[in-house]
Amino acid sequence: MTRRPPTLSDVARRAGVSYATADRVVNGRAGVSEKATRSVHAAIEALGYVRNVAAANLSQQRVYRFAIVLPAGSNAFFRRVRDLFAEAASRLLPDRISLSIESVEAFDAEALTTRMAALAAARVDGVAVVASDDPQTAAAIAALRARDIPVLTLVSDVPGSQRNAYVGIDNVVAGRTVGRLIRMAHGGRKGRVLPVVGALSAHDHAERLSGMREVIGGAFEIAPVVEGRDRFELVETLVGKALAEDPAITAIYSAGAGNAGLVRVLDALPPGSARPYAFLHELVPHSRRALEEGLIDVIIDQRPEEEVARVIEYLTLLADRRELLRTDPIVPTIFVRENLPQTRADALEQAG
Amino acid sequence: MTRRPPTLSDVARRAGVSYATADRVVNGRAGVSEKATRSVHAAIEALGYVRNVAAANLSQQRVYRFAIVLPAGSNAFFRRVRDLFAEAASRLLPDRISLSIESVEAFDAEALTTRMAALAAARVDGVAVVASDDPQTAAAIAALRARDIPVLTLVSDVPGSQRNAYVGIDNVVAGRTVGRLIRMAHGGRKGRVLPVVGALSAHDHAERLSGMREVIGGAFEIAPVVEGRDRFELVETLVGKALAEDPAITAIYSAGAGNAGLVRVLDALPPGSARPYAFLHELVPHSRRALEEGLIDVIIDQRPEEEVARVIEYLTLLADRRELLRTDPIVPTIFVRENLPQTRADALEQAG
DNA sequence: CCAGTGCTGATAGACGTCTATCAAAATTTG
DNA sequence: CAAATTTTGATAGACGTCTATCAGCACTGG
Repeated sequence: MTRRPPTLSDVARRAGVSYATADRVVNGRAGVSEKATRSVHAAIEALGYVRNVAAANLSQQRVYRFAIVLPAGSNAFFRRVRDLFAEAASRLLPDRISLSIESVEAFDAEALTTRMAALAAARVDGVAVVASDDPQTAAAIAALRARDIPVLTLVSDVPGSQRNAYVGIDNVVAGRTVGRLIRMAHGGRKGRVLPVVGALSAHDHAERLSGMREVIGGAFEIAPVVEGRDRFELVETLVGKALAEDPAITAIYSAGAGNAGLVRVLDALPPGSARPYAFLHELVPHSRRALEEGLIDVIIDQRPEEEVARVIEYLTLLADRRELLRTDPIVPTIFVRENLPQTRADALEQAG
Repeated sequence: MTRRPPTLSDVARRAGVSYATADRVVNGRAGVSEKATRSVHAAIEALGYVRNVAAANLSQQRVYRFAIVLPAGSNAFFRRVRDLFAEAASRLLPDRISLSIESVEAFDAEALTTRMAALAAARVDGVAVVASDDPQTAAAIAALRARDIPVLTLVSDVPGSQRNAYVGIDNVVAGRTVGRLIRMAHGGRKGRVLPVVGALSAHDHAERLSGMREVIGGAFEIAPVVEGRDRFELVETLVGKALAEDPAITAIYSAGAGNAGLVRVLDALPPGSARPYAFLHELVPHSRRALEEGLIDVIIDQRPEEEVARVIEYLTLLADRRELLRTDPIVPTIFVRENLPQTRADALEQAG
């Protein structure tokens, strides 16, 4: 029925050369005539030979060692990312993949550079890093690549750098998506949108806002942007003030973090009053609860599960010197109250 | 630095038994005293031993042979599923996983049973099947399980059966999600929804409708359901007629297939007239185009990419007699014009 | 014709697991 | 206590690849 996949011995036999020569060809070692090289390649083609990666790794006792560098601190989103990587690490044990999950102070390019130099020295097989887009970081990435270590940027890209790929969403796309939903929620009527960001100087937040602006078009007014520093107390104060002073606001788009504060403001609104539509980023415990309780309307999520899976897929491929087939950005996912994924607790209850 | 993962020899040494005994324990062969069994298990625990699956498979020349049984015919959604499996098959070649993608006439329980019996006889390592929920199919699944062959139901579940897991969306959830979006699009105003299905007798379509009904609540009217047999000509005729006769319709929810016909009706509406909101299932070329052109508003997609990935993940785990960690349903994904994923053509252009 | 060079072939051992076999212990049974 | 049975140990060969070594061949240039 299913016949045995061809081995390199089969290839050698078919090419009329010895195993040693065939091996020299596939492993790119010197000392093979052009003629022999060609006939080996022809045999590979003809037999559809694919190297048995498992056997190859076994013979070299290969253990993939990947490093994941995440910002330190307690942001709910990165806690989730960290948890997902930790879970992946234990799942990947049988596949001889070891993930070292490291923390570096956010926005500290100096510390990040030091850490990445250490990883280069440790000769890891690949690195995924959440970095900000600055020249020093780009240089650190280049240093790793110079040592032939693959590098992925995660969540936030460093476009000019030599990273092999970016794993994350396109923030303009995310903003446009929110824009569309804002329009939909207003059903052709005019509206006034309150944008909330961490800081306007933050690349990603600004991109999200501009994407949103692009789509909502001229029928909408945009209130002065609230900069909440991603801190929930500040967000609470500023948004509370904005809503009180500007009763014309029909929708809030929070492009950054600190949304616990936003939710508190919404929760404290007098029951009878018209609640503005609210659009938030990232599915985390408190945003989920707010969506379930109807305090907010939509969560745009960058699917860290998928990001984690892709990071591992890409790093493994790159470590094997195989090609990345697709490197399209992650698509931002829209969650409403009804299509929330099961929580771990639900899943356990269902199973037990 | 990273030290060599423990092997079974290490376990044996630590347990104070021979390799042969340790091997007997881990492979559940008979003839080992309880005491030896216990000390081997203790050593496994202490060393954190995990069997090297690659080496194990190598030693047995193991090739995973999985069968994917899809409905024959030219439905755009299943064409997409088929393509995704075909692509996965070539990608999985180096991992010694062979997928045989088979077609069986849709709704033909007899043919399906025959095919599944053949798979049982061929002793495949796992089967994923798109089946309808009837006793004969359930029996065929049971027959496979009796031979210790894992079975997954795909896209459409057979709840009473002995399938190991279901990979697909919960259709009630999908319907509820659409309900929420319909409400959102109407922004608090009343509306009248035209439901379009293949047939009301189809489980999944009915579930989607009832989910939608649940959420939109009493403020909405529901027009008589159009049954379009999933055939685009019929859908075109019937929906065209319904819209012409019922100008109060503000939204269309098509829970089934044949949407090319629906799109043609919308495209043919006089330019000035108010177009009803339109909600469709499954991202396929023609629905994508309609969304890009603004003829429809939302596509609910069951992410066949994720389904395919899960099928392979689950089948591999089950074939290795490992446990399935999570078997939560796939979450239906909302696509609007702005968060459509890149097409293959886009990706190629970008790369080249 | 000899030395040097470039290419090729043969082969051995390692990786970790599985299967199998045989002999030697340890234990139970009569 | 001897016989039968159960348990254990030792070991060999296979899986497909990688690395390494060594010998032999066909050339080239002098």
